[in-house]
Amino acid sequence: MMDQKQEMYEFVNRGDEHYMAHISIDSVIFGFHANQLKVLLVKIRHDDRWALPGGFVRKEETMEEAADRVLRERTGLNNIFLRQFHVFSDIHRSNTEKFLELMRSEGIEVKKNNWLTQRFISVGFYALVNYEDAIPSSNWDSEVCEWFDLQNVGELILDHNKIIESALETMRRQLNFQPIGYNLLPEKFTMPELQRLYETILGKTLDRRNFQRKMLGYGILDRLEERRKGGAHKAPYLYKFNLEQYQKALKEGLQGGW
Amino acid sequence: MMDQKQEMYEFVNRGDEHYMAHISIDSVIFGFHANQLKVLLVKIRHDDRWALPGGFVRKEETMEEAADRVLRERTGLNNIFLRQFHVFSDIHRSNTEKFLELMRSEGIEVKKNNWLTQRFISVGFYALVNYEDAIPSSNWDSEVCEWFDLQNVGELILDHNKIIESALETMRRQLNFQPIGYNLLPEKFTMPELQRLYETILGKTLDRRNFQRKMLGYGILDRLEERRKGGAHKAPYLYKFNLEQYQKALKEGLQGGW
DNA sequence: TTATCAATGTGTTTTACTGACACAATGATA
DNA sequence: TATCATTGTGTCAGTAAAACACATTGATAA
Repeated sequence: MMDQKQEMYEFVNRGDEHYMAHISIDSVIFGFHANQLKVLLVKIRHDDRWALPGGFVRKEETMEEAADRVLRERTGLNNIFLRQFHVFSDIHRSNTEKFLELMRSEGIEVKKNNWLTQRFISVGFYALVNYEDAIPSSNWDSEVCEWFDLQNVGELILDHNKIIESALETMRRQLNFQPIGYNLLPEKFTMPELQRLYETILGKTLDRRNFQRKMLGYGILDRLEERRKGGAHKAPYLYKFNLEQYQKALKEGLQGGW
Repeated sequence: MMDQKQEMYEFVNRGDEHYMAHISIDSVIFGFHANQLKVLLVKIRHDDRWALPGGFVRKEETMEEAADRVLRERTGLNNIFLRQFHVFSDIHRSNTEKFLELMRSEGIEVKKNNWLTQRFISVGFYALVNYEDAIPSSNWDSEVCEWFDLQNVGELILDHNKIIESALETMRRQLNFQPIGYNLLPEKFTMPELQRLYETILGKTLDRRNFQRKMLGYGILDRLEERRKGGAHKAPYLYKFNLEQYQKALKEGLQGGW
């Protein structure tokens, strides 16, 4: 078994044997917990800042498979909702100087024209995971991996703030066409929880009563007999998505704007 | 001035000095004419089939700049509506054998590990052009370049049929958020023409009277005093987009579904 | 010259949906 | 046991959508 430094050396100096040059993926992994939309970030070594989990594309992988692999490595989850949404290809989006500095800090020699010092274009993906199920995990190229409140991500490296913004906008537009509620919420949830999710994604408040009427009108929710106990107030009903009806409704798009 | 064969030789054997390996763009260039949605295609040399206009990405270009350059080369048009919509990265989407066969036909020597024999992922773009203004032009790597009715493109090379389908679906989803009518129609147009455009994109017929009421309700059209003469029937009014109002309305999205 | 006819311009009616709002029920806490 | 924030349910007016009818126009054909 290789140690961490050797693993890094191999990747830096021989990665181009297995990975495609110039092409990377970055994933905005969303979760929802305590009425907050969360994003999974990783801490860069020798840098105060955080970054989106990302990775490179093996020569025998599609972009989707690469994104799926990165997601699995970071959350332990399989078969997760994952969609590409934009290609980021600004000329100066990579930062070769930072990379070389990091390698110096790690004591790793980098030869001229190393594949990682060249320009990378990155395909942005967004993933929707059940917060409870995900187990944030770091690896050899990141110190820490943890959830952040969306409003609280601070300044990230490179164009990663822009990528998150773009992912959020995509999700907003696709709210009526993708099973976003289903993938972000646990199996059972309350109507207020679903509403908070919608409000967070849309960035505006919605009328509680109209929201419920419209949601139930779609016929995609099954109300359970249980209620959520433990809150300081009236116990709300629990709901489940009726997956069959949900899928059917999404094909045409849920009708009406927010 | 290089002749055509020499130009091709240079591109094939030294293109990797100027272009990025593994990355290409393909553009679905839409036009609208005679109540038909059109797509611009190019004819492949030594092959019966047609293809989407595409190209490679210069080392100093963004994806958008590359797509813009290709569009300019094929239509003569500048400053055109152009949006990326999906990355196509299937492992076997390239066809190295076909490429080598083509090179043999042209009598061009291809060395082992030539950059063009490697895997390419392609970023799909769609463009909306004014049919009247575009001047379809071929170049050294394509025999012919011309418009096809969307329903009539036949079997294209590689995954290009799939790319068109994906572009059309994207356009359908973005109909209320992008100035699609403005970019596809000439400056002056009639309400029935606008309706045919919507119907073609959506793939369904719309009620004439409801369409007009809704369209005018947006306040994005100015009716002119002129009418379109020459038809066999009652002469319809001509309209223009009120660009200022249109842009403003698109920011929030045109309300209501189709 | 005039009747024809397909296509356009302009309504109306009915129904469904949205937005704004009011009040009763619940259940932990004080 | 009273309090109170939160949830469950209902109403009403205004708006938008779907379905539909009739008059107008202008080239074409009789």
